[in-house]
This record gives sequence, C-alpha cells and structure tokens, in this order.
Amino acid sequence: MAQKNILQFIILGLINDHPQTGYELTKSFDNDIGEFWSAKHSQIYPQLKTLEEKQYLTHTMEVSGEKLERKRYSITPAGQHLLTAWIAEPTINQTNGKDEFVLKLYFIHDQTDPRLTTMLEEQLQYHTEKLTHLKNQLSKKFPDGGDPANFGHYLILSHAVSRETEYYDWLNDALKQI
Amino acid sequence: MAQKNILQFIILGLINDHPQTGYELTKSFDNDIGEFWSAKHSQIYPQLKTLEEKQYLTHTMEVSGEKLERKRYSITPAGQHLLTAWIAEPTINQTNGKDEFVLKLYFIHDQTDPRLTTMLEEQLQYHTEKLTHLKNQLSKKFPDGGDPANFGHYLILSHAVSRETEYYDWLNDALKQI
DNA sequence: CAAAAACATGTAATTAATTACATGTTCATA
DNA sequence: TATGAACATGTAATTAATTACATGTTTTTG
Repeated sequence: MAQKNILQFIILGLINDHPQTGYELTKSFDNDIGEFWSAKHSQIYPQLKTLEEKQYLTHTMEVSGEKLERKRYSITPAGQHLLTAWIAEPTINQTNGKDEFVLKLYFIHDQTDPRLTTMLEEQLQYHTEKLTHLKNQLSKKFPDGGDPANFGHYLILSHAVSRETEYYDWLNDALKQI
Repeated sequence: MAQKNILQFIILGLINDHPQTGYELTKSFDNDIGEFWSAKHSQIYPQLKTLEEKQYLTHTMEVSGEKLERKRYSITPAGQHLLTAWIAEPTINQTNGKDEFVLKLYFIHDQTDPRLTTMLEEQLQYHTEKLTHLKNQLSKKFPDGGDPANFGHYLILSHAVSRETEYYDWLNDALKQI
C-alpha cells in the first residue's frame, strides 16, 4: 500500500496515553487495536526512529534486570499537536477491507456446489471462536458497559463484537440457504 | 503488504466467468467486488502479463471502432486448475481490516469530548449513503432474493449490506450514548 | 462540431507492509 | 541448571499497492 502514513499517528496516539517502548507498542497492535489496524515490530521500530528525528518523540533509556536496555518513548508538544490535528481532520480515507474468503465465495455460482458447505463451516468455526474471544474481552474490560473515561476503547470493542456477530450470523444464514 | 499474491487468483476467477479485457477487470474491482478487494489498473495490467507468461491466460486482439485495440484474455486449463486449487484450499485468514476512523475514536477517552459528535455524525452521513447504495444494488441485482445460479454474488452482496448496517447501527448507538 | 467524459493500455516512482535475518536477555518451570 | 518461552531491538530483502506519468481513441452531449 501507498497510504498516508497513518501508522505514525497511531503510534503518537498510543504514546500520548502513556510513554511506551517499541515492544509494548507492538503488543498494543496485537491486542487492543489489532482488529482495526496491525503493524509488525519491523515497521514500528523504524517509525519510532523517524518520529524522534522529526522531534515528535523523545526517549529515555531504561534497564530491566542486569543489562537489558530499552527505550521508553514520550510524546513532545509538537507530537501532540500533530496528533490532535490528525484526529480533527475529516476522515475521508475509506481503507479497503480485503477478505480472501469472501472473494472465493464470489466465484462459486451454483447454490448446490458441493464445496460450499465445507467452506462456510470452516469459516464459521473460526468466527465463532473469534466472537467468543471478543465478547470475553468486552465483558472483562468493560463489565459495567461504557466507561466514560475510556469511551473510545469501549466503542471500538463494541464495534468489533457487533461486526463479528454480523459475520457469524451471515455465515449461519448462508448455511441455512444451501 | 507482502501477501501471497491473491490478486492473481481473483483475476483468474473473473476471467474464468467470461473472457475480459484489463479495462473490464478494473471496472469489476470498482463495482462488484470492490467492497472486499480492490486493485488499480496499474496493478492489473502487469498481472495479466505475468499470468499470460505463465500460461494461465491467453489473449486475442480486438478492435473497437476504427483503430482502438484491446486484448481480451481467456483462461487456460492450467489457469482453471490453479483457480480451483485456490478455492479448495482452506482460507487461513487474518482479515486485514484497517479503519482509520475507528483508530481516531480509540484515542478519544472522554465520553464528553466535544469532538465526538461531529466525528460520529460525519461518518454516519457517509455510511448512510453507502448503505443506501448497497441496498439499491442488492434489490436491483437480486430482486427475488438468492439467485441459485449466482449464489456467491448474492451472498457477498448480502454480506456487504449487513456489514454496512452494523456500521450504521453502531454509529447511531454511539451517538445516543453521548 | 467542439468539448468533455468515458474508453483503453501501459510504465515509473514511491510508499507500505510482510517475511526473513540477526542478536541477545530475562523469567518461569521442570 | 538447562531449556524454552517471552522479552527486547533492530535491519535487510522482498512484495504489494498507490500515485503519478504518459499517450491516444471513442462516444456522448450541448
């Protein structure tokens, strides 16, 4: 992809919440926000370097144990300015959802195609597990519903759950129709 | 992205339905399958070339009007074999969902943040239009519900509609909560 | 009939993102 | 105390995808 380097803003946003290391940021992408954006450490470390060169971040060295060093990054006022500007600007970029399975389905024209059941059931299993996991996360992180101090996080987790519910329902519906 | 070249299979699938030109393929990505995969012509033409070199496609020249030439690609038996193999193999999927707006939301912690309403309403307007458009498409292409001869197409359009409905409902829900 | 929109096909430059390479430390546990 | 999992940080090579460059034809419409 040749996008607008959205990753930099997400990193700034995460660090704005509290100073973090590259490793911790990587974990955030795996856990909290992975449903809506992903990035590997090989993309994160160079981006941290670039953001610091541009003075949007600074870092302090930490030592854990005897000699294991790590950099904990903090956001600068310039970084905060960039972050709020990104949030404020209208989001026109409809990032393209890509779903390999759905494309495969598109090429199966006949409702009685013997491959359909297997394919749908395979996906159903995957999405059932995913839905369970997301529901667990939601009730674990927000047992009392929307937390007013973490509203954004609550909203996107809710979205993840209902999106996954839609996928699950759609697969079941499709199976009923064959 | 460094994926597994899924584009080649999609092109093979589209051409398998009927011989097509690069231009027509580009339109397919814009219209029918754009909700679940997208590709620009600058990606499609080189891929057609590669697929023909590998003997998965052949082409015949066509002339429209006086001198405007175009290549109409057909799938070869080898191409069909590759296509069916792709469809048959289990889809081990990490839905590469990236949504810039949702990420912006994540960074808004306070439920009373003055930016929330504007942001959500802006998205609501966009997704309302998109939902209307998709519903129109569905009732236009499949006025009598699931067509047994175009089942895959029906399924993915249904999915697009319910997915968009979920987004719409979620945004409305969020607005009610603030 | 002129202009604009749509048709039509390619390549080049650049950016984004993944996989693989490379190295070493700390912690839990068997 | 060895062994493996998790911690931790980077770079290199490669692939995917977008934007921009480049050119020309046909059809529609005012």
